[in-house]
Formats: sequence, C-alpha cells, structure tokens
Amino acid sequence: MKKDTTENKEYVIMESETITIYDVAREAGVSMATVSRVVNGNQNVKETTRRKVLDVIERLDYRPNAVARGLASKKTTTVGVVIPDIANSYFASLARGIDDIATMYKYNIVIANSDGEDGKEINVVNTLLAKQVDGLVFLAHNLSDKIRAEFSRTRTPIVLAGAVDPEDQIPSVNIDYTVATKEVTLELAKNNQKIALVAGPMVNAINGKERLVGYQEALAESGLTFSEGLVFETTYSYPAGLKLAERVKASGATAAVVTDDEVAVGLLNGLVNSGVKVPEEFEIITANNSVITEFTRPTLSSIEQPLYDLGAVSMRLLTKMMNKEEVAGKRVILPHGFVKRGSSK
Amino acid sequence: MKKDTTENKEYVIMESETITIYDVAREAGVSMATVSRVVNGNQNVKETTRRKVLDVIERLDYRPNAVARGLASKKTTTVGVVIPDIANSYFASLARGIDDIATMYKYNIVIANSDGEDGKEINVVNTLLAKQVDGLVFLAHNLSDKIRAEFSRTRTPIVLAGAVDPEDQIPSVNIDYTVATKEVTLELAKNNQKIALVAGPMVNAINGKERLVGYQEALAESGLTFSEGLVFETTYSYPAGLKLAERVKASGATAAVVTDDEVAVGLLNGLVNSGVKVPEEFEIITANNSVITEFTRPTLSSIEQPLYDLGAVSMRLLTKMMNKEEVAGKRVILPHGFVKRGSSK
DNA sequence: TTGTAGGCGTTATCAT
DNA sequence: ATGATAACGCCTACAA
Repeated sequence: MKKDTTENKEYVIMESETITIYDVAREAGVSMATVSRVVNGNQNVKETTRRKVLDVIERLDYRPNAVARGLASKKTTTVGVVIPDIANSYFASLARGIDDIATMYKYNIVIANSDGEDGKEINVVNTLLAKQVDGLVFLAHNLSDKIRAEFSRTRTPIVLAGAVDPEDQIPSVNIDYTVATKEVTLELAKNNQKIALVAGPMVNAINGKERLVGYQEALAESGLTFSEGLVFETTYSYPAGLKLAERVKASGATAAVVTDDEVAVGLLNGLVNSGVKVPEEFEIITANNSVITEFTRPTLSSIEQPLYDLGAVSMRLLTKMMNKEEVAGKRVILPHGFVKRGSSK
Repeated sequence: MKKDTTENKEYVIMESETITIYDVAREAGVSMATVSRVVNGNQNVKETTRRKVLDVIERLDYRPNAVARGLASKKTTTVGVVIPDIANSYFASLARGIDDIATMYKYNIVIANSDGEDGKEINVVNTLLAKQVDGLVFLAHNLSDKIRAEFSRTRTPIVLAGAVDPEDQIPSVNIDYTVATKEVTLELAKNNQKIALVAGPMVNAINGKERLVGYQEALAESGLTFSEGLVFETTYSYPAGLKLAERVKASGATAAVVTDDEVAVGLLNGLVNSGVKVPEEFEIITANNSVITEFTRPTLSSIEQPLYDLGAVSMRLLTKMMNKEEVAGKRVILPHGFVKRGSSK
C-alpha cells in the first residue's frame, strides 16, 4: 500500500496502517500542534478550524495513541491495583469501588493478583511501576517490610486499602480494626467463656496484630484468659473455613470471631454439618459484611465495613495525591458498625 | 540538581530524576544499544560486558520504561478485560482465570467494568484500544450489534468469554448454554408442570436466546406448554433475586431455572423467607456453580461450569492470536456438568 | 490563533 | 560484538 503512487484522498482513507496526528494535520491543512490542541480541548483554537479538524478526525477514524501520549506527557492515566485475590468477594467489592472512582476521574486500573505473598507482591509492584502507572492502590491484610522497602524507592503515589502502615508513612484507608474486633469479642463474651479468633495467615503480622489486640483487650475486660490454642490462622477461602471447623470445635470454643467472610461461611457450614447448632451452641461473628453474609442460614452477624467505600475513598485519596494536592492526615479511618444476624445471640 | 556542575559519578547516583537506558550506557561505557540488548536478553553480547552492564543497572537501580518500550515496539504486554461487574462472583472467577494465564505469559490486565450496558461497553473498549492493549477479553452475557461494529473496526485480537458471537466472527469460549439449560429444565420437568426461567436482562438478546431455546426445547419434549408469564428478566444481583421471589411465587411456578447464582441465592432466600419449602414445594437449579452455591441452606443445585477455566482458556486463546498463531476453530466449547445439591429433588 | 522544533525513553536497522 | 541513528506518536514550550 505504501508503494501506491496515486496520492489522493482516497489513498489516505484506504490506508489501513496506523493513522497519526500527523495524518490528520496534513488532511486538515493545519499543523499537528493544532490537532493536538483540539484533541486535548485547548481553548486557543478558532472555532472554524476546530470544526475542520474534528471533521477530519471523524473521517479518518483517528484515535490518539495513549502510549505515545504517555511517553510525552509522563502521565498514563492508569493506576495499578495490587490485590490478594480478585475472586474473594471482600476484595472484589473494594475493587469495584476503586474502579468506579477511577473511571470518574478518567483513570483505568490494571489489576494484579498477589495472593498476599511477599514475592508476588514485590514482583507485580515492580512491573506496575515499570509500566509507569500514575499511582498505586495496594490491597492487603498485611504490609511486609520488604514491600515497604519497595515502596520507599519510588515517588509514585501509593495508598493502602484495608491494611495499615505501622510506620505511618504510607497513606491508608481503613476502619479501626482493633476497636471493631474488640466490640464483637465483647459481644460474644456475654455468653461465652472460650472465644476463638480465626484470623488470616500471620496473625502476628501488622494487620492481624491490630485485631489480635482488640481481641485480647476484650478478653481482659471480660475477665477471660487468653489462650494461644484459641487463635487459628488460615488462608482466606471457603474450603479453609470448612476444614477448620473440626479443629475449632475440638478446641472447646463456643464462639468465634472470624476475620474473613468466606472463612466464616466455611466455619459455619462445617459446624452445622457436624451437628452443631448455631447460634445456640456456637456463635459466630465475621468481619466484612459482604453480601455472602446474607446467603447463609443462619445468616452471619458481622462487623459492618463500608467495603465499596473503602475502595472508593482510597482511590479518591490517590487522585488527590496524583494531583499533588496536599492531603490532610495520612490515615483515613472510616466508620464501622455491627450487624446482628442469625449467627449470634 | 540539573544545575549541579560537579560532573562525577556521585552526581549521577544522587540524581533523583528518571534514569534512562542512556545513563546506564554512559556509566557502563557502552552504547545504549548494548544496554538494550542485555536488558532484552539478546545473546549477542560478550559475557564480560553483560556483567558490567548488569552491575551498573543494579547500582543505578535502573528500570526500563514500559511506556517508551511500548511506543517503540508497538507492544504493551497488556490486555484489556471488559467485565460487567467484577464484584459478581461469576465474573470474578473468570477474571482470576484470565489474570493467572496472563501473568504466565507476561501480560498485565487492565480491567474495566461495563455493567453490561452498551454505552459503557463501547466507551471502555475504545479507551482500552486507545491504550494500545495487545488484546481484549470481552466478558458478557450478550453481544450487541453496536459492540460488534466497534470490534470490526480494529485489528486488535479479541476473544469473547461467556458470550457467543451470533455471526461467528469473533472467537469465543463458552459452554453449550442451550444443551445445559435444556438438561436442567428436563430435570425439573420430572416433578413440575410450571417451570420458571429467571434470566438476565434481555432474554431475547443473543445469549439469553440460547438459554431460552434450551428451556423451550425441554418444555416441548416434556409436553409442557411455554408461557411468557413464566419468563422473568432481572439484573444480576442478590437483591434483584430476593425481590423477584414474590413475583415468581405468584406466577404459580413450582420450580425455576436461574441463570445467575447471586440471583438464585436471592430467589431461594426470598422464597424460604416467605415460608416456601425448598425443594419440597419449589425446586431451583442455578447456572454457574460458583462457590456461593454451597453457602446457602439448602445448597443450590447447579449447572456446572468451569468458571476459572473459561477465563483461563480464553486468555490462552488470546495469547495465541496475539502471537499470530492460527487458531483452529473460532468457537471453543468447554464441557459442562450438573451438580445436584439440596435445592432440587 | 497557529506553527516549529525539540524532546519523552525505547526498539530496531544498518553499519562497522 | 558493538555503535550510530532513525523511528515510534504525541506534547509543549517558544516563536510568529
């Protein structure tokens, strides 16, 4: 096609190769700068030439190349989202909140699953940064030192959602896990002597620690003694909870605070399957209040977290940072609540 | 910093501005071409110079700029994923399959929620194409003509997951919805005279039609008459199903085939809430066999779809297309099954 | 209001 | 094996 010597308009239109801002400029009889201006909504363009250019753009079906634009402007209008598992309803809800706000501010999100593993997290963060994302939303239940080190090497704005930075360097959006966990533990302490804490992997890590503290405070206030044997670590999945039911039951506990809804559903069903009556013989309170808490019978009592909002607010915060607005307060705490349903008395 | 006149190594190292392939080249005493070669694993580099370059890269903490690379190579190693709602567990599972395979082949995914709306779909497809994604996975229950028109304008590889192209132009990965729907309807026809079909919005659209056909075939084979009044359209969400329970019950149906798990859960709970005994008085079979089918009491019988695989296979197919391998067969049909659980007799 | 020209950080094609 | 030197498609002062 390039060899075609019939240099007329038809030629240009038929041309199936990439059409650039330059083609539009030539066809419209203006400079590429002008085309760039109309494409970017710059006001300094005479109305008639704007029309003319717009016409040509439509006729040639021209689409600005965002990659080239990104290279020239050093902005990609893309943000990275590191997420443990998009198939987990808790994180999926956050992701939806993030994407909606991102869309509102003309950003796209590139999502990378990390499975909450250090190695993968570092990997995806680096490839995301290599892709020049304008910002990063990091979802996790925990923030390892390695990942913190990685974060400190970049000037790309980052916000944490659902995890807190112990050093308080990185802005984050959360609820107060300590207080929330304490409250529900207190609730359970009304009717129970042995209350289990079913937490994610690494209860001893930063974020689990917050919950652990709340749990322990509640025990202390209730005059109950803390026992390692009542603390369970698990991965975040339904089967994991199901499997755990046996052990929790064997521990002698008559109630449990669970930090992930899918795990809670698993625990509930596992217990019920083996003949345990919930809430009569065993009470459960879960943590995320995702829709699935209403799916079960009995339904699951839960700490009430504004899931969608956690995502939405963190993205909103990120837009401010990307816009170099000074943000007041590095740590945003969203209000939480408690929804009593069928799994607790 | 740029004004600093002390032109020594310290200067370069301290420099906090972007460090480029050019900096590495200068520092290593080679040309940028050579640096590019080692970064890209080109074999034509003497081992000693490779070492030298690698050293400098580490010392300067150099990271290749993927945007510049994308502009020069015309490849972004990024694929777009258009998805109705990432918070819906069905789509979330597909997304996970997609991302895992994408990661395996060194691609990242940029996800865009479309809510299944024509307008948004067209919008996001265009911005994704503008971002020069190397390929596109389009998730939907339906493929509108408008979106087809949009697809025909680009040479970017596209694959459909969970939706079929009536014109059979665009490669797709699915199960056989007609057969699957027919099978479960037949199952319900054993014990029921009036069977409802609870489908997504636009049952009359392409994809809904496949299911509708299976539903009708089963009715015919069972000697039952089709009635418009037994076909329900709804959006894909738990509340939608919950709300629908009343109407379904009022229709006189004693069984329902549901095309979305969350809707099925809603229907189930709505029915049970109003005193209907499932499955004794009302049978339900849902369609996606996502984990939530095990959350409920009774558990939900379901068509068994390989959710993760649907995503994984479509991404695999896309990698082949992006790699310009000729793919055999535009339409991949994955096997489906049926899992009998508590909601059907 | 419009045009010119120099990047942006790589890749890729030729030479050497 | 290595090095110049164009692209790649757009943005953005700076001029006019």
